[in-house]
Amino acid sequence: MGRSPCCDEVGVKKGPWTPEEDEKLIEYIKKHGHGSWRHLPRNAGLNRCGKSCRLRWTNYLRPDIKRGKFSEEEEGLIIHLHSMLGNKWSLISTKLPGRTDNEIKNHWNTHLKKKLLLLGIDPVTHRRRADLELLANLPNLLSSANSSTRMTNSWDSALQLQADAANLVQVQILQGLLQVLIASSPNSNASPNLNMNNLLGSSLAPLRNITDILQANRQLEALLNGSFGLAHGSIPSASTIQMPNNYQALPLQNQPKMNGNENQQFPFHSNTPSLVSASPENTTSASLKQEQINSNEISAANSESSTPIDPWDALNLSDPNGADLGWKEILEYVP
DNA sequence: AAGCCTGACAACCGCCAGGCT
DNA sequence: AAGCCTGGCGGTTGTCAGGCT
Repeated sequence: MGRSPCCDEVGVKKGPWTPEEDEKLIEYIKKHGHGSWRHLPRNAGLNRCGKSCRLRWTNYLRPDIKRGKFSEEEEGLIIHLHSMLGNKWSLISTKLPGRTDNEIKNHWNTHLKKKLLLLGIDPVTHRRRADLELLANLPNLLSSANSSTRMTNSWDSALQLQADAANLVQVQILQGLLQVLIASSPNSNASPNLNMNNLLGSSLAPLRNITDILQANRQLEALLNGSFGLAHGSIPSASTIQMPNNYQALPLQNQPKMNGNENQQFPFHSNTPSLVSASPENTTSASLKQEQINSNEISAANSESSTPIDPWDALNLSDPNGADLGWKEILEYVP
């Protein structure tokens, strides 16, 4: 049995609140408290449903709400907490005084998600994006395809051949897709061959560091957006992206060895949290999450005396001079 | 100048959990 | 125990301002 919605009354006003309505709501709550939200509108002389009044109050009119731009520390904390909790905005908001869950949710959706995507990080899993995974694996795939011709006739090699064939098909599909996109791009005369070489050339020369990954990813995104020629001018090239002096590429965990080339590195994996097994949506109960936060997680993000067991310690959110590349530093490279 | 597009954010909607009767 | 009420939550949509063509 579903309950009747509180806002289905005919003639109840919806949409943006006027200053007069705000004034009425503030005055009423100042005098009487909100009490029952359901009955508040009638008592306060508002032609709104109670739910609308509650949202307006909690998300906008409450006196303790901090408005304005999010600081770097707040952004870092949001990313940190989101990696552990997923889209539990109300829980996240309890750790950012003065910020509402709605405000944090909006900021995530409009700013932080895009920043992470630009950095090649999946905002859901906080891990490398799958498309970058494919790009980073291109040299591996091509190399394995070459070496597969020297295989013996064992079952293992037969299976390897089958896997290699599948990989090669993937590569060919990707190349074909890119060629079609370049050919159909309105800016396709903007040195498409050069750009294609830049991108696919990376499949021959290993993607060694953050700048390679970023450039490859941005070129791919620009191609997929059908605006490569234009974007080529606006996207910073690998050489224009300055890394911090203390930047050091970190080994990629769980990454297969690249045919004896031990220099295959990607910085994000080690620097991004591994607390989430798959999707944050799969995290455990709210109480457990709260316990996680309340344990040393928050202080770990903001204190140098935190225990080193948390991978997020590497983020060093409160220490811009820290030895590791943290979110603050990473975010500086994103427009 | 006008129309279109995009980004930011306020507001709404539907669902759920917990308390009450 | 079952049904209802209320508040809370997360996802989605609507609105509007500013930039672009």
